[in-house]
Amino acid sequence: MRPYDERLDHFLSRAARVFADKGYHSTTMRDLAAATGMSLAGMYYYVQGKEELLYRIQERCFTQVLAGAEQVLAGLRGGDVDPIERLQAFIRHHVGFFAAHMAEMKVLSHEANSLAGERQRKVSAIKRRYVDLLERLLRDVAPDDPAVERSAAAYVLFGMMNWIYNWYDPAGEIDPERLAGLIARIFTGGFAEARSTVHGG
Amino acid sequence: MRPYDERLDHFLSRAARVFADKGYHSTTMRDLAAATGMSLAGMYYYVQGKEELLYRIQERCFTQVLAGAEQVLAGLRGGDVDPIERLQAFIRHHVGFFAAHMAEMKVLSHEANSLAGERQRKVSAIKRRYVDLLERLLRDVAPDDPAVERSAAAYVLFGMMNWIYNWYDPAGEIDPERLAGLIARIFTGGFAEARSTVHGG
DNA sequence: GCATAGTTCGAACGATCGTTCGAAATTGTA
DNA sequence: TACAATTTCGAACGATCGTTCGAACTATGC
Repeated sequence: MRPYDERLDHFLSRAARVFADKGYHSTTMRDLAAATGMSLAGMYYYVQGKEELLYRIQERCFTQVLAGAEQVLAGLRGGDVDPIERLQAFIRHHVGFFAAHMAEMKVLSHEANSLAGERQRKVSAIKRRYVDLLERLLRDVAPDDPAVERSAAAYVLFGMMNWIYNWYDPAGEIDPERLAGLIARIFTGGFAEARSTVHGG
Repeated sequence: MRPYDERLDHFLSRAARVFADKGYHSTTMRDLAAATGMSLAGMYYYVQGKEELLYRIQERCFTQVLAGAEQVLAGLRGGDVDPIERLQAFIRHHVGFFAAHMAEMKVLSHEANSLAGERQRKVSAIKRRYVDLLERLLRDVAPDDPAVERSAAAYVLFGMMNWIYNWYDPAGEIDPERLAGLIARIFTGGFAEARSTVHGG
């Protein structure tokens, strides 16, 4: 990896932490300069501007989550694996990644609408693929559910997982794996329960 | 109600919608002037400044949710009502209120850290009472759960409910009551499942 | 009609923001 | 060492922000 790319990566990570702490709009380029040790003008050698910086952070992080999830599920391919098990693997990966990359994921979750135009569209495209992935998993778990309800259930699950940036401390009493297990059990248990309640049984 | 208070209320509601649409920091006082029909300087007759405006919106809305929840539960008091039923009533009220006051609740959920100092503290105090209320309900449902896990479960539930500002359209295919039912079934079903999985049975 | 309190607003201020630019410093190559 | 490419940065610009101020307008009581 070229030294330029390494410095850019380091810059993105530092910036993500500041964005996560103070929020994107409240963070000034001067804050970022102070946090990264670069000069105010120096940052513009690596990034076109503040909004492109946010975009790079979001794009990089989202691509990693998506690729990671696809890779995890690729190891559990085929009809021989329980659909619920695949769903739980997805949840575990998402929560685990979230806990391991708190700053970036908070920026991804909280600043989802801080981009505009082309950049907004590109990030939304990745998001769509990720949501589709989860919806396919839910379809395998509950093939008879109406699509609307399945879609709503997907967003409810994302709510459980993405909200954690508001309260969760990965270094606290609950380690990431335990949290992932808790969320996975709550959702899969309740999702099955909801089905049996609504669709007979 | 004095005309002054009515105009203030109307002002807060209009401002909440703009904050919900564009975000607090991206909204300028000039945007609010245009959206409310008032002049730029005229708004300062009703509000000390931009941050106090956000505080008034959050404080008013949060007080309403808390009071509403307490009132709903007051109608289900005593040991004669199933704890799960009381929990479901809480969920139904929260989701219903959210759907009926989308703008304010989005501002409440998304701009939770946009206040500082005394105002931040006052809103946090109300939030604490509200979280405590839910945790007591969960304690009645699962008395043997460790407090940490119960607290985490509470935040997981809030995640399911508060995330909806990111995707839910109250005028869409899923009406608020159906969404509330879906969330209530997912959580209560899964919460019970999680308990039986973790604590034997 | 007059005085008082309540309400609105045009115009401007100071502060801070993101960004730019050309020069300086550093690194790589012979 | 000499030269070119890459990388850094001090200083400043124009724009926009939240807020202020005093004057002007309106409603109310006498």
